[in-house]
Amino acid sequence: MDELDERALDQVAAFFSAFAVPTRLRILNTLRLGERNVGDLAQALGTSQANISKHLALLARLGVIAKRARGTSAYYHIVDPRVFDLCDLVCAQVGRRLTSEIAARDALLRSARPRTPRRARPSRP
Amino acid sequence: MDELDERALDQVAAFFSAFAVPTRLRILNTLRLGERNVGDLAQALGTSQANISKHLALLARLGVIAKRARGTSAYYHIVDPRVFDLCDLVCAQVGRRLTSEIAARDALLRSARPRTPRRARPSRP
DNA sequence: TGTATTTATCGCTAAGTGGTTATATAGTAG
DNA sequence: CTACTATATAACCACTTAGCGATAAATACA
Repeated sequence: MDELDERALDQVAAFFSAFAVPTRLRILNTLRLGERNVGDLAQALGTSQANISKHLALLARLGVIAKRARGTSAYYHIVDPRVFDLCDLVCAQVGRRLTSEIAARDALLRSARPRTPRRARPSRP
Repeated sequence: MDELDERALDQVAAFFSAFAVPTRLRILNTLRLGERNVGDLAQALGTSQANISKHLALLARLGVIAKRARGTSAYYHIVDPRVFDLCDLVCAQVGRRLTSEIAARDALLRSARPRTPRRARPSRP
């Protein structure tokens, strides 16, 4: 059971790491619009074909996307759109974090300039 | 806007990478039970105190956990339990993947032994 | 005061990986 | 068959990082 737990933990970590790379997030975000082949993705994301191919292979190995060979081209598509629930959750978390960060920075600035809550600005001549 | 998008993407990727390491998943899983200090976590997870401290600092920097200093000890706790929704989603994905993998392996075995859908087993004497 | 305890940080190493270029493979068109 | 196109893979580099031990810093306790 400890052994199994270890395996499962590695699997979960691997799944998370699939989403831990900006390029892969961009790939998934593009595939959200529909099936794309390797070359188009490479051009769209501004990186090499080899790089895209490697990332696609990894995502396919994890079962996040699937390949459909058509002639010499390989079209990839999202297998289970539930993966976007993941991204939405994280985006929400990041969003909250950013707003709280801004609030904190704001409070800091306010406390640095402690006095005179600035009534009206003098009008420009 | 492209610049902002890039920043946001990095943030999201960083958030995912926080969960992409088995040790950090174990930390979060332990903190799920309640507040813990560094030494206890190190002992519970069987790793060095320095390692745990580093992981905790990272998770705290991302806003996933928070520190409460008490004497010379530092107690950490989950900030927003919604992070476990994330883990549950991924665990479900991994679970589905494992079952489909088993099914595929099963089908492979069945096709390797192609004939005789094996009616009844001879009864044991 | 000094001693013990707890945590944070530094320096380091080994391993993993995202990116590149170059090459191999496999379809397609002529 | 040859040339071309699209993808996958290999070799490599640069960088990050998970882990360790050692040490510093801070607090509690005698």
